Amino acid sequence: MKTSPRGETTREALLEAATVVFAREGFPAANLRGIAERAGVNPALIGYHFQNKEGLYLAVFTQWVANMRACLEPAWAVIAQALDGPEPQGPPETVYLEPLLALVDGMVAHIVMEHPAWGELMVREQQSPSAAFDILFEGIIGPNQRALVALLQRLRPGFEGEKVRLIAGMIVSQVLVFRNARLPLMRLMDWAKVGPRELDAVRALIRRNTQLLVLGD
Amino acid sequence: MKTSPRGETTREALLEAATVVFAREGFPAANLRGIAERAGVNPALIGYHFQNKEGLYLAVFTQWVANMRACLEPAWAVIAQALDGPEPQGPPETVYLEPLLALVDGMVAHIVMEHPAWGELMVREQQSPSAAFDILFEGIIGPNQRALVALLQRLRPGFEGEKVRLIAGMIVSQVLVFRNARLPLMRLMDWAKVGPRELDAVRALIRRNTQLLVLGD
DNA sequence: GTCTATAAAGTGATAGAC
DNA sequence: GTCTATCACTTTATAGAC
Repeated sequence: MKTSPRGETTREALLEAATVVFAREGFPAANLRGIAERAGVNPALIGYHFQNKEGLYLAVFTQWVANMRACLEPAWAVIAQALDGPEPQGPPETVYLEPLLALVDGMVAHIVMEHPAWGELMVREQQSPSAAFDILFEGIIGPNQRALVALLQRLRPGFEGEKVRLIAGMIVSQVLVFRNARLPLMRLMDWAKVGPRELDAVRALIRRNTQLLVLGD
Repeated sequence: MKTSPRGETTREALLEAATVVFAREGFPAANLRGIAERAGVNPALIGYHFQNKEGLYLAVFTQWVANMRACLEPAWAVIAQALDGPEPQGPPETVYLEPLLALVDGMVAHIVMEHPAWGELMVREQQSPSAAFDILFEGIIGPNQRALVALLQRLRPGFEGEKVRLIAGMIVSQVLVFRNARLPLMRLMDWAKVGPRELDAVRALIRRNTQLLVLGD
């Protein structure tokens, strides 16, 4: 945790290398020698900077959550304002639908285009949760779920809570499939990568779907 | 591959134990001694029956694909008949929508209720594909994608191919989320498990969503 | 802060008796 | 078909010189 210039460089190089290797290999298979080699530092320095393998792993997630929160917090703020703000102007379909679509757009942009390593780490943690999963849930997943459900409840006050939460899950699933089942999906689409053109197509369709799911009876 | 009664029992015990352990730990972390212990047999027998660790792993997938195909093939047959059969009676919305909903219902029943181990194995293979992924894709994912896309193309002949395939992916994503992101979803729903009541709620909502996604403009 | 060297504890695989 | 015993190898972690 020292901040002397040399040590900080080492620390960051190790974090970057660990992100890639843990994502590609998973925690048990990841090799500390390989991480150190990729970072261009000596393996023993992992023990010095992060205590042990698990310490390095958790540090990767802590850094990622901070990064992702910085991107999502603006959208959450807009939603909180729409929910708690003064008297809403106009019908719910316009007051709450736009913040909802903005949130979904943000998720699409980040999840579809983000460095694949992040998605792989998230999937692995959902598969075999460790302490890192709590870091993810408390920092990102939970707040995002709460914002989404609150918006949907305002949009469809007639729906019972369970139906609203399930719809929220299904909306998110359309975005998550790009990280959770990227390989079969890319084969289905016959895409080699998701570039700007593909991103536009995805965003447009998910916007359409979200409106259908929210406004359908 | 012998079929003498004693050896066959050992083989099946090893496959069952390997399914659970590979799913929980992943291929690299799974321990052959642990698998043998759980199966109640001697570790050396893994080499005798499956050659090596990889042979055991692939055998798990081969067995699973055979099992799953047995469940899905009836639905695929109904769809093939609707697609290739004689003159369709009535509008596409009735001729093709019912087979589509039947297929989705089947996926829901299997994926939501199946032994969690299968889903975990599938996710892991999508994350770091090995030869087992091809077994999965050729045996299950590919045929299922083709059936779904063919139906959607008939239902919405006006949509371009890319849009149809993307809609197909989004329909599937709603089912897959129950294996790909089960943990956050269960927390969102505040469900401890997916019993008959929860399954009904899921099936009903996914039917609703599928119709909205297919019939929406 | 960084390095070398090595300890300590696994791992998958197999030879050979039964 | 099954078991015991063991080999060859890799892994994480750390002690101690610089």
